[in-house]
Amino acid sequence: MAWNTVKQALSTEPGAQITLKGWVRTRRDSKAGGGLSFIQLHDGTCFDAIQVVAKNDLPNYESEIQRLTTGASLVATGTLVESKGKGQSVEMQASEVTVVGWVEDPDTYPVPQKRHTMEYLREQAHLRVRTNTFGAVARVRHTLAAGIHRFFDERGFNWIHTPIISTSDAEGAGQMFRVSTLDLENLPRTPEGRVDYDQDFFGREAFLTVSGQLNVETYCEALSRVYTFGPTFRAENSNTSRHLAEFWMIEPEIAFADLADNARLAEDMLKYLFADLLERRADDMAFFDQHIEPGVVDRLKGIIESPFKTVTYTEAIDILEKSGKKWEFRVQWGSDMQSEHERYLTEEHFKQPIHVINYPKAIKAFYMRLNDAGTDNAPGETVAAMDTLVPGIGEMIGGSQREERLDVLDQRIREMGLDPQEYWWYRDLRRYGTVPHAGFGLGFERLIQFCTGMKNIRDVIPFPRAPRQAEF
RNA sequence: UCCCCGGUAGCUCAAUUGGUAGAGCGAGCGGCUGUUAACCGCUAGGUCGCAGGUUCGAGUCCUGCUCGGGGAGCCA
Repeated sequence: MAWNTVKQALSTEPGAQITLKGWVRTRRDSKAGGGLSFIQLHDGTCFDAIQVVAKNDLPNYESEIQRLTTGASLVATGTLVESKGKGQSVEMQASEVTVVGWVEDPDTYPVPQKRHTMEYLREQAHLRVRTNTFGAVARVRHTLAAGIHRFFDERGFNWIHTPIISTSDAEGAGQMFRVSTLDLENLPRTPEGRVDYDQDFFGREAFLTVSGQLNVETYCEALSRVYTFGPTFRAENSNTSRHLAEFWMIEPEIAFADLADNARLAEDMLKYLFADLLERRADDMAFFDQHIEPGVVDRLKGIIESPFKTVTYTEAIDILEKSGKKWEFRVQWGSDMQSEHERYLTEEHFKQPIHVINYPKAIKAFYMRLNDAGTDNAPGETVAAMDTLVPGIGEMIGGSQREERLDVLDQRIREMGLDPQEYWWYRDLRRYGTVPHAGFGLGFERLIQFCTGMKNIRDVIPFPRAPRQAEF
């Protein structure tokens, strides 16, 4: 059966006969003209709700309409008219209102029309999307996801579905969740007394992936421009507003490319996404700007308009040392930058997103390309790594040019105490037609946080997974 | 995992030096109003996170546990 969305209705000329289906946000009654009710109806198709006016001549006015409460679902048919009241240009004059689903006890309905804390709503994850804030987050999340696919598609990238289950136990990005069908109460043992993974589902140890990068590199060296966009998993016991155990990551990989190409791609992508978001979801973004973080819209506009700044790690350390700031953690060439350092650089010193490139090799992963000696006049060896830092979030993107030289790669693997044999298929890429290539990883939820101003990452994913949190 | 802070009506919070609980919002009913963060009146609603302990007496003090928040580390 055909019906109209609230979004369509709000942009339709008065006079049209329409049918709307949705949920009641509020109901207000008036005694005027013998009695009428104003129902704010939303269906999630846009930020705004529409006002449905139901008069007392409807057969179920007293029996049903006057008993409607926040959260009830209904179908309303009527005429779109110019509103006689202030606050909206059009409204529906209902000729028929059918209640589809009641709220069984309005007194204990978890999300009545009142102010709620984010923490409380997090405990009502199945209902919180009915609120203005979480409806807006859901639409923005979708728009960014669709924008990502469109951005890459327009540039000839192929979306590669890298596996969720991984058998390499050292992708180098943190603790992994084990995937097993073994009976934990009765584990099979080897003669030496260790767990016998030969008898497990895959005949070996398996985990949920922490990154699709190694896999996607293989497709890069055949399709040239590829990316992954899917869930990744970290079993780190991290309890912060910026970490999830299950989060989505975007990882493009480009062949015949260096670190500068990589940085350009990251910048182009972010600018494209921000512009796309402001255009397609102006209504939701206006809400975030007004109620969640004043200034988000201008912040995104500012980024779209100005080129990103690139600084080397060595320069960044110099800036931090000369800042005159008292650091909780020592600033020293060779040490990884702490949150306070990253935030100072992007929020106070440069006041814009920046790429920090060429990090000391000791603090970065084995697959990052070793720079020539003397690069940046650095006091030690560096790799072609890149972190994109943004105000308010800190690190949003981490990437690198990959090491394409087999001998250098093998040496780096050994230096990290890893076994080259474990990476046999990854090494094959360097044995058969190797090419310079580069890529980066973008945490999708951090991107959403940045665009919306939402403070806690658990509020930008429908059902957050975090230590001791997997209720829904 | 570490450091701080908190857990009292459906929600957000009060409760003096320990003396058996209050408000606002929400909800229900009534009044008023083309209403829209409505307004006015009335009503209902609480094993004060859980388990011990101190005390004549514990929401209030002590211990353990648990849940939530902020920050840090790890990172995206």
